[in-house]
Amino acid sequence: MARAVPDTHGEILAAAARQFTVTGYRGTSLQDIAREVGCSKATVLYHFANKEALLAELMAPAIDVLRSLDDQLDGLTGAAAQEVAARGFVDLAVRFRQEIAVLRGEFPELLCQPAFAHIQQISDRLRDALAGHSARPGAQVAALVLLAGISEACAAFVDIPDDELRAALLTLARRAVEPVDAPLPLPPTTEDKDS
Amino acid sequence: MARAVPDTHGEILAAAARQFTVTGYRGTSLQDIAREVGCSKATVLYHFANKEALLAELMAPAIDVLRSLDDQLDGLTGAAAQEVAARGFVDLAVRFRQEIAVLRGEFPELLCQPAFAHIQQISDRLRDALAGHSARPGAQVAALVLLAGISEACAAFVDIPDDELRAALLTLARRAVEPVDAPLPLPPTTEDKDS
DNA sequence: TCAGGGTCTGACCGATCGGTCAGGCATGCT
DNA sequence: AGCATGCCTGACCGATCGGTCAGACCCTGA
Repeated sequence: MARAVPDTHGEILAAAARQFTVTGYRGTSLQDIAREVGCSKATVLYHFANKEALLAELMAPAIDVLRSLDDQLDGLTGAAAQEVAARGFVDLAVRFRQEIAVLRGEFPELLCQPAFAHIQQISDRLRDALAGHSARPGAQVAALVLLAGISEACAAFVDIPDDELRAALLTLARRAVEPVDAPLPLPPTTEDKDS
Repeated sequence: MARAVPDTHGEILAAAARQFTVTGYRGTSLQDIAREVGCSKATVLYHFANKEALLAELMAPAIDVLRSLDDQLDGLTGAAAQEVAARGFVDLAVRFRQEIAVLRGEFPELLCQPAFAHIQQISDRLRDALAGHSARPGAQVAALVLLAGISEACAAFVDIPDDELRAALLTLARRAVEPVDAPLPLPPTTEDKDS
């Protein structure tokens, strides 16, 4: 109980996270955050240099994990890259559900801010890995659908427990990823549809 | 060449569509649209009651198609519902790529506007159909991932030709949808309609 | 007792937003 | 000529945004 100190900094951070997930980054004003915390807008700007710095601090842990995933992907190819990318991103997305929800939709604009300059490249590499580094449009499309869809699902299904959501997403990802030229060919038995 | 009439209304609509796809609905001001058209902001508001009306007119065709898809889904169950939902939504998303890109991300907030009050229910039903009306979390998660991912992909892959993107998405959707316990093993009855 | 630093605030700023309004201008009808 | 109508505009409005600033209010250590 050494917490006689109010820890306004943390309260602002938590309130911002909640508001951002509901109304988005742009749609949330510093006034809104201050109101939820019960302080003045000036107090928010005393603890954080500006609105962007607030967002950056909120995202820092998730970005660290994303970056380490990017490192793990380095050098991997084919099905191995796909598996690591799928498992790593599903883990990340489920774990940082709230952060993902914050970025949701405002991704392109938010990436323009200097604090997130490199995220675009990382997510591009992640998509490429999930596509098994195949340039085929089908593979790239499938990878992007998965990345965007998983993000959205994590933000939407707030009531599903973490492990259940993770299992469902991982199963889906393995099923949906475009199979890269695998040594074991699909049995020709499957009735083929149109080419 | 009978176009001596400037057709300012249409030009505003086109400019708004372009701007919305790039900077989003909220991120685009009436001033921005007016500047691109080469008229004043007051002119924009002369042709459209307000900003929301502009968006509504922009979205009307896509919403009509979405509503007709919702009608087609009525009564279908299981794998049949999944197939119709997948093909219908992929068609819609590819055809209205620009409109999808406009809604991207701002979906939740935009839905709150009275002009789109019913869209949320329709998209919920669409998701349910894509899940084969199964309540299993895996099925619902897969359906939402697909809907959100397909939307994002259509907005992102602007350089891929329509039919190629449609084929890739449809293949992916059929592969990714959670297989529902099919009583009838995919009857070859439905002769593919292709126009 | 006083000084000083950390915390917090009300008042204020310039910019921008969506939207209003009175009026200008061209055209066509009577 | 006179008038009505459709199209368009500059000037303006209130609200809200992110951000600044001088100062008030603690608490602590000398």
